[in-house]
Amino acid sequence: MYSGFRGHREIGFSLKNKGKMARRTKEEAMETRGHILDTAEQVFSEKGVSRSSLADIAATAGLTRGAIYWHFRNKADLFQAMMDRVVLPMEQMTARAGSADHDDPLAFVRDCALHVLKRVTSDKQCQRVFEISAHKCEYVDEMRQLRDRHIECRTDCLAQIERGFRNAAKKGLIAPSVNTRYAAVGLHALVDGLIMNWVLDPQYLGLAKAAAPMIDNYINGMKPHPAPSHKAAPPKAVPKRRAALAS
Amino acid sequence: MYSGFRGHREIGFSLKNKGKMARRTKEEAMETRGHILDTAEQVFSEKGVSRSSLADIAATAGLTRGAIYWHFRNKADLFQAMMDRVVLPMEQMTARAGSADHDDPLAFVRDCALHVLKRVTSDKQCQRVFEISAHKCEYVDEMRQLRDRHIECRTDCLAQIERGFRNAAKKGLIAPSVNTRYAAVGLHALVDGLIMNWVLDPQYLGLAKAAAPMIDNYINGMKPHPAPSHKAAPPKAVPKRRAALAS
DNA sequence: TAATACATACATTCGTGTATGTATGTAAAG
DNA sequence: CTTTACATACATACACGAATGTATGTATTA
Repeated sequence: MYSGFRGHREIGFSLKNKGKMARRTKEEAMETRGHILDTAEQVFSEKGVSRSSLADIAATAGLTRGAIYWHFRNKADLFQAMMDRVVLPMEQMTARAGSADHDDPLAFVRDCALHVLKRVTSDKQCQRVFEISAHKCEYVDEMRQLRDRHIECRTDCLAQIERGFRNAAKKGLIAPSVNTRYAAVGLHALVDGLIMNWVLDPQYLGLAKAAAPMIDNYINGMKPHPAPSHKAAPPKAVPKRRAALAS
Repeated sequence: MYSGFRGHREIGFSLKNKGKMARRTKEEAMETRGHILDTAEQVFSEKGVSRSSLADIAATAGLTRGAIYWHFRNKADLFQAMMDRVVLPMEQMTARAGSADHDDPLAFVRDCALHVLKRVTSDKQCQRVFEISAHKCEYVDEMRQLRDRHIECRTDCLAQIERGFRNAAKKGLIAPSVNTRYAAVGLHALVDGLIMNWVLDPQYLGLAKAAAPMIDNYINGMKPHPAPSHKAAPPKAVPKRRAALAS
């Protein structure tokens, strides 16, 4: 890397055509755009956003800055487009989370939390973008809108969770002593903290397997104690929804 | 700010003496050093680490880059010194957390978690440094050692928590079904997530008041259910340790 | 032929590191 | 008690690379 990069000459061949440069068809242009976004993801993840120059990204992509400036106005625009590929679908998912009132709101909230965690562990692109957003960029100036968006998204998310908890409380699924607001904030912080810590160093925890027992541990703590149902289970053991808890 | 800053001339008067510049006594020099660190904290917090130039910091401090380069080798060195003022005491606290085996290990872990949260909300400097570390810097290159240190600190912290939980399990203070490892990771993620989210926007939660009920909500979820003690409390209500949970 | 999809070249700004200047404190020598 | 010498604590000035934005060139393609 950086060999033969003297002065400010920009060299680069596109992936497919070598000699015959210039003008592709629209599909190829969109392919180039996606390739730039993929490369930006990679370079941002490796070097951090502020230390990644557009020349870095262009060179890694086998292009020149001209291509980037054609598709994006500047680095901030490129960054936002990169984030949108992951954040927009995420937000849509969150939006439809509180669509209908389910018969078991507690299980529904649980499934939502697990779904997000599973997504992060299984989707490489999602993982990289979360990593960048958490540890490889600074929430200032142009990126400040990302911060505002983050906060807005969190507010919505908290509202959905709390709503689910309140519904669960009405049905007697959780103990009346728990403050639904605090419980929602806590669950969100738990999931958020798990993601932030996992993307920081995925080796520290087998998150895919640990997710269910950990979320259950939290959710179960909110349930009314042995439940005034007909049968008192031996010492503990929650009715349904229980993954491997082997110690 | 930035008025009369043309070309690359560096102007600046120290806070106390105006005309007679140069050479102070050692105490005054150390005072200058601390002032630089305070200013760096402020500027980093406002503009982010990578977008803050040493000229920015010097100008804000009423000094020139010369002063900074006298006390610190470069920006990374200044940054690390700034972090150390907060992180070193933190690490010492964590280290002595698992000193002796307490009679109530669960309560001890609880108090540790609360202590950290209280500290963040009460200590402005701690709050700013956490904010910088979480949202205003990038964990790459020189800062990568900060990442490694963060991970190391987390590993120690997790070990202490898990140890406390295992001791509590031996004493029957928590249900035998809970996986102490996962429980420790969960508590850490909860506290970490709360801090990260709070420093991102302190208005979203009255953390000082919410801390205790939220931690209790988590800890109580681990306890053996109504406990096979003599008296079965009405519906719920945990024996001791319970702050305001009004809904 | 005109718009597209880039590559290339240029000008400018900004931040850093370092070299140097300078005045003060400090301590030993006289 | 001076004087001298040196280290300290900065301020100032300079040289350099790196990154950005834009203007321009060029070959396709529609």
